[in-house]
Amino acid sequence: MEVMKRSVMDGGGVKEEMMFGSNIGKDEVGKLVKIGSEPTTRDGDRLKSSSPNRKDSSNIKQASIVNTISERSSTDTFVRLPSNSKDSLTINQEDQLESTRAEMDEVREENERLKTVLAQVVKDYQSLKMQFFDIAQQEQSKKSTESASNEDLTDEHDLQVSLSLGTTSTGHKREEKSNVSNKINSEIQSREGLTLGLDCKFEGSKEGSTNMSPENSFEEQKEKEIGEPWPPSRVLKTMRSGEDDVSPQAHVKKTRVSVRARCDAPTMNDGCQWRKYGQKIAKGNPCPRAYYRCTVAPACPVRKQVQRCAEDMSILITTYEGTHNHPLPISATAMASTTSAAASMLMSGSSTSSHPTILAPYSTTSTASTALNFNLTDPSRTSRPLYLPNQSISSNPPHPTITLDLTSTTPSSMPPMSLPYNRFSLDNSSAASRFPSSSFSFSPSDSNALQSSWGAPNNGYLNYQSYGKSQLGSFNQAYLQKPIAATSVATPTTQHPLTDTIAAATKAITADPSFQSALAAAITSIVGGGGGGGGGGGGGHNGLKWGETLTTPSSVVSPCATSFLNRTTVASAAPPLNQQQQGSLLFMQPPTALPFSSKTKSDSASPVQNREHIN
DNA sequence: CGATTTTGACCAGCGC
DNA sequence: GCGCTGGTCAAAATCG
Repeated sequence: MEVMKRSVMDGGGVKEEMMFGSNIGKDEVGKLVKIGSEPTTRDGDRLKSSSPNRKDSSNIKQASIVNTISERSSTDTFVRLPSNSKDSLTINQEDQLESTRAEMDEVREENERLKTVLAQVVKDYQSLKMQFFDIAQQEQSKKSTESASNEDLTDEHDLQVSLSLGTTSTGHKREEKSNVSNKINSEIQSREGLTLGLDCKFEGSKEGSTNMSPENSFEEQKEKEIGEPWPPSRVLKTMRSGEDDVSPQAHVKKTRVSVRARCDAPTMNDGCQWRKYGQKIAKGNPCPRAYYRCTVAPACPVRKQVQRCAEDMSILITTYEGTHNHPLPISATAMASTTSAAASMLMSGSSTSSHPTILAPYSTTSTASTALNFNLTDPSRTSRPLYLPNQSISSNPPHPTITLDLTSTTPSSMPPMSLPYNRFSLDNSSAASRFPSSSFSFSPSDSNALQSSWGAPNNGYLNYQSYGKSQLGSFNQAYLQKPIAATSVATPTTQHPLTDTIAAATKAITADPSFQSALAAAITSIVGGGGGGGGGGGGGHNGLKWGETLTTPSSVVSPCATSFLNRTTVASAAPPLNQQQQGSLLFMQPPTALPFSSKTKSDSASPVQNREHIN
C-alpha cells in the first residue's frame, strides 16, 4: 500500500496500472474516479484488507481498480470533494464500498461457477475412471474363471508361443487354433467392439483427430489427399482401380509402416494372405527383399516388403504400404490396425510439421491411462530420437515411413526367448527428408505402470475389433475407434520419453489376461495358419485355402535362414514364455524356414537353389 | 489345373 | 544423359 500511496503521490499510477493490467471498463473507472480522490486510496486499502485471503482475479481486479483510481486521483484534479463535508465523504465512501462489494460479489459468483464447473469435470473424470476399473475388474474375474477351467489351454498358449518362435512341432496347432480362437471370438463378440489401435493425439493437427472416422481411415484419407496409390510406376497404369484412381501429378508417396521384429520366420504373419511377386537384393543388405501383395481381395492395393536387418539378421523388417479394401480376418486386424494407426500418426504429424517427432506424453494418471497417447509435436521441443531404425531401409526414405520396432536393443545379451525390447522411435536423421521416417520404441522397463491400462476392453493400446461377419467391411475403422474419455487422461502438456509410456503399456499388455487371450488368438492364428505347407521355393503353392493365413514354404532354407535355425532350436528349448514374452510376440510367425533364395542380377552368379538344398 | 514362387527383365525415379 | 537403385512384371517352374 505504501507503493500505491507513493504512486498516488508521485504519479506512478500509470505504471502500476500497466503492471496489473486493469480489466475494468472505462465506465467503471470513471464511476469510481468520480467518487473521490484522496479517500480513494484509503478505500482501496480497506477494500484490499476486506478480503485478505483472496488471491484470485478479484484481487487483481480490485487492485486494478484501486490503481486506476489512484492514477486518476493523481492526475485528475477536477474531482474535488468538499474537504469540510465529512457527511458527504462518508456517503461517498459508502457508495463506493457498496459498488465495490457488488463487484466483489459478482466476481465471487463467477468464481463459484468456475469451481462448480471444475468440480463437475473432476466428478466426470472420476466416474469414467471408476467405470474403467470396473470393466477391467470384470474382465479380470471373467478371465480368471476361464483360465481355471482351461489350464490345458494355458499350456497350449505356451506351446503356441514356442511354436511361433521356431519349434517345428505342429502337432496341436489346429486344435489350439480352434480352442483359442473360439474362446477369443466368444469373448470378442461379447463386447461391443474391440479395436486395435493407437490412441493418437496429434498436437496441432486437428485434421488428424477429426479424420479418424471408421469409414474414413487415415490412410484412405491420405490416399485421397496425397493422390498416389502404392504402385508408383508402371503398376500405376495397370493396376489402378477404385480408390487408387487418382491424379498422377501428385508425387507425395504413401505412408509406409515398417515393423521390426525379432523373428526367425521368413515373414511376420499378420493374419493376411500374401503373395510374393518379387524379390530383390537391396543395396546395403545382403539379404534379399521380398515383395508381397495382399491376395485376400483381388484388387487390394496393400503391399508389404520383408527383409532381414543387415546388422542383426534375426530382426525381420516388414514394411506395409497401402490400405486394405476388404474385410480382414480378426487375426489380421491387429497388425493392420497398428500399422494404420502408426501411419496415421506419421502422416498427421508430417502434415502439420515438416519433421514431426513423436513423443509420449507423460501421463500424470498413468494408472488410469488406458491408451498410449502419442503426440506429434514440434521437433524443436523434442528430445533426441529414441532409436534410429535400420538405415538400409528408411534412411532418407522416399516414402514417409514409420517404424515400429519390436526388437531388443541388446539382442546378443539377451536369451533367445527373452522379451524383446519393443520400441518406437523417430528417425529424423535426415533433416532434408521430405518424409522423415519415424519409429517408436517400447521398453518394458516399467513393470507397474499402466498395468491396468490394458486390462479394460476398448481402452488398451491394442484392442481387438470385434468384426461381425458383415461388419468387416472396412478394416480401417479398427483403429482409433474408441477415443473415449478414459483414454484421454494422459496429459499432453507434460511430455515424457515415449519409452516410459510404451514400456508401461507393454507391461500392461502382458499383465492383462484378456489381452493375453486376444494375443493367444493372434498367435494361434499365426500358428494355425502356418500349417499350409505346400508350395516349394521354385514354385507351387502352399495349399492354402481362401482366407487362411499365408505362410511361406517350410521346405525352403536359404543361407540366411540357416543362420536362424540354430536360434530356433535354442528357442524351442527355452522355457515357456511368460506373459511379457507372449505379449511381445504378437506378430510372430510360425517357424517356417526362410525363402532367401534370391537370385537377382547381382547375385545370379552364385544362385542359391533352396529347393535343391532341401530336396 | 490352379495357385504360388522364382527370377530375369523391364521401367521409373533420382542423383551426379 | 547416364548409371544406379527400387519396384514390378511375367514367363517358367513347381506343387498339391
